[in-house]
Amino acid sequence: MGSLADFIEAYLKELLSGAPEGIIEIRRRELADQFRCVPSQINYVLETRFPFEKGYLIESRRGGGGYIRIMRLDWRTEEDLFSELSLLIGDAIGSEKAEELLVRLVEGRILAPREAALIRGLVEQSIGAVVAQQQDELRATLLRNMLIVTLRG
Amino acid sequence: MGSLADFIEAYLKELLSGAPEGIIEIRRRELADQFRCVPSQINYVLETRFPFEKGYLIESRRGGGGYIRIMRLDWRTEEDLFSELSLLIGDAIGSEKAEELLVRLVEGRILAPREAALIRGLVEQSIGAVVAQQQDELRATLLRNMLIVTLRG
DNA sequence: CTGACTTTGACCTTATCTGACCTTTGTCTT
DNA sequence: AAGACAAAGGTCAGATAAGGTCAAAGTCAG
Repeated sequence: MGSLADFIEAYLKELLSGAPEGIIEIRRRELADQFRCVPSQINYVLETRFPFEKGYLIESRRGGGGYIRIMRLDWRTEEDLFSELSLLIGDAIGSEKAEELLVRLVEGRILAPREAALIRGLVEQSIGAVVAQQQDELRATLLRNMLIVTLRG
Repeated sequence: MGSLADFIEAYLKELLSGAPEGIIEIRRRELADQFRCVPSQINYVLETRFPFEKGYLIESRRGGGGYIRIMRLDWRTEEDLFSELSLLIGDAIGSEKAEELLVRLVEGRILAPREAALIRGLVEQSIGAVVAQQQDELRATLLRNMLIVTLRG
């Protein structure tokens, strides 16, 4: 235990925990030098350890004065809920299943009725933009993302 | 972290925010001296940070007594905002345009930086679910929906 | 020994900065 | 009035400085 990626992850999380806004900025090259690895290793860590689904947002800029910014979205609920949600939603979900899930979340007081309505509206409206074949996949992605941002502070 | 261009941009925006009409005038040579750079660097900043799409107009005059005037275009009423938003977003929007719009909304104090980051993340993340061809359309739909929801509180 | 996770490196795209050279405008001289 | 000169600003190509992508190679637990 303790791959290089783990160390870099730990280091970044350490920095994040000391950042008042939950936002840090790094320079890829510097960090790579610090850990004696190639720069793309940093991207690997970001992709695997700080993805959107785990509650992080990444922004970056190239060119002179470039940087990578990592933002942590704060939790309002426990992590278990999210992993279960991801599991329930999966890669694709039909509208009936999605509706069932939303109802259950409202009943379980996880979502306020208004929030559920909002999410339902957003998801179903946005789905019109895509051909039928892909609708279930898109619904899954949207639903998951919306729930994550709604349930996070 | 911040490139020279970032500093000049910040300085000009500072000036602009203190200008009652949202209009300032500078002299290229002076500003370049102030930041110890070549004059053309100023043009670079103007082109990249204050283009029309981001809500600015530039006027200038050469020769003795020359100047560069920067004007910020504001959204005066909520109606302006919404109609221009739907105009700007349209049926399809590429990621660069979407980004410009979000930045402009933040600068115009219409969106908080975190809200913009969240919307950006949500939209771009969700887009992965569909084929490239449809991405611009989906981006437009999502962006419009999210902005409407966010701005209506 | 196999599949998932890591690590690396070659190649790509984008942003910034500078300097040489060009155009426009104002002013002064004759 | 014409021409010369000075004082601005404009353009563009090239050098430099980041970060991104992707596939191949390495590693390790089961």
